[in-house]
Amino acid sequence: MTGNRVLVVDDEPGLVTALSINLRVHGWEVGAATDGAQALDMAARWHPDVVLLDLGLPDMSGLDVIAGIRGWSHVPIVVLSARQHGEDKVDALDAGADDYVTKPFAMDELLARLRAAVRRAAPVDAADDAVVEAGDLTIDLARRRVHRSGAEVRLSPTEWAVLETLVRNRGRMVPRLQLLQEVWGPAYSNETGYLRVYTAQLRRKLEADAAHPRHIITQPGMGYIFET
Amino acid sequence: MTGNRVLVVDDEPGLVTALSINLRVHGWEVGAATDGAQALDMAARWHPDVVLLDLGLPDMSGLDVIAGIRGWSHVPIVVLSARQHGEDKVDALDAGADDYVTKPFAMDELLARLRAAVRRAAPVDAADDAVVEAGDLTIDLARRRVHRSGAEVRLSPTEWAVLETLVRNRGRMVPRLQLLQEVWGPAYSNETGYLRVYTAQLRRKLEADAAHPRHIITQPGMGYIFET
DNA sequence: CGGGACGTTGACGGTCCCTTGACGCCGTCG
DNA sequence: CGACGGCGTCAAGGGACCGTCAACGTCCCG
Repeated sequence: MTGNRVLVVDDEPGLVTALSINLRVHGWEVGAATDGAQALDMAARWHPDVVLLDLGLPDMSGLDVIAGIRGWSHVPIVVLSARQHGEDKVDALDAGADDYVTKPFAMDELLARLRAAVRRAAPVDAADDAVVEAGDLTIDLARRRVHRSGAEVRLSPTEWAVLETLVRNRGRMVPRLQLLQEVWGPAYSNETGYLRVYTAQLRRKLEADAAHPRHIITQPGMGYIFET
Repeated sequence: MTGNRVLVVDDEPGLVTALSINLRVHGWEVGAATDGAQALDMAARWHPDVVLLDLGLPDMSGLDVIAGIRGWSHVPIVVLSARQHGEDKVDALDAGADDYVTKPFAMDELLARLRAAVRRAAPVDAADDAVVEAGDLTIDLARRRVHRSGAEVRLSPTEWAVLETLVRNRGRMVPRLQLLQEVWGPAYSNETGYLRVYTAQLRRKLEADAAHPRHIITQPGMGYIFET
């Protein structure tokens, strides 16, 4: 029901390990990054439900990491910092962070803030039904399963990511840029070839007549749209 | 652009006054309540963009206030509390609060957290469709779709960009220069021929009688106007 | 070690769209 | 009355985009 993937970003391996153990005990799936570049890469590829970010990173400013993620994603970001005072808080929140926790912190407060951050973000995504029907297609967004005329259709992770993005925005056009960024990450904004390949594969698996699709519709020059 | 109504709930009149002055200086419209019942009443009647809530109220628990608001509204709630430690934070966040600030607090941090809370909430509300009706035309600005007498009309990217600019300024004249710059960019300020071509195409697709348009009206020598 | 699934590229043909120019209409002004 | 400018219309060419196919490398699992 609740999202459970947290990306921990901290340059101190000991703290990352300690946090990971604690978070896993409380049911989180944990991913880790020790510098800003890794963090951006993980955020793009792994799609965490919340990012726990230490501002003191070796390779780039924490604010740049926030900006780098906010450029294409609305995933909640909880900032973790040793500095008790100063304008860090203000800057981080204004840069797009969702919450701020100062070291030292109580574990249960951190957990509560993570839960709150995920819960706040939830309504945006979870507003739609878990199961979407479209003609002879049945798409279960929660279970990540697709059935066509009752038979299960096997989708690769990328195929599913493309379909999920389209289905969550069903009835409305999804711009190419948004699709690329949500599935492949912000560095792939120009790889329109990917979209051609994967829409074709999805049509082959899901459409009765791939040459005349009824669900995955191209809006030339703009993007794609999923029709129920 | 940003929401600007904040409801301040605190039983201490002096603090309410001080906060109100500070918030007003920074552009907020401020409403005040000094107990839980007032707070719930104000929240329901006044529809603030964010609630700043002190947990220590005379008549009811702060958690009940949170629950009372959460029962019907997703307005962001920032909790304000004197207690530095304890489980207050955890309880408040789990009850549905969005953020937590402890006294004493820095004014600029509070302002940043309020801004962050409002910004987070914005997408949920802004997701409502801007659908414009004009005669037999239905233009869905969010979904990027146009229907005429119920049938979908296919528009090219440039056609859509022109129409969108006109519709977003419906009822107002859009100068040629603005139209050219918003659709083609600032380097195309003299390409008035483009406008002639695309207004003609749009009329052919959208108007019942392209020779006597009822929606896309020319203002000779100046620009175009979209009439509903 | 072998095989399959998957992601990534590149090539190619077909289609659609943007751009451009020419032309006619109409109102205005000299 | 004729010239002129603004506007609408049309058509054509060239380029961008899209769908399709195939090949390659990688990773994982048997």
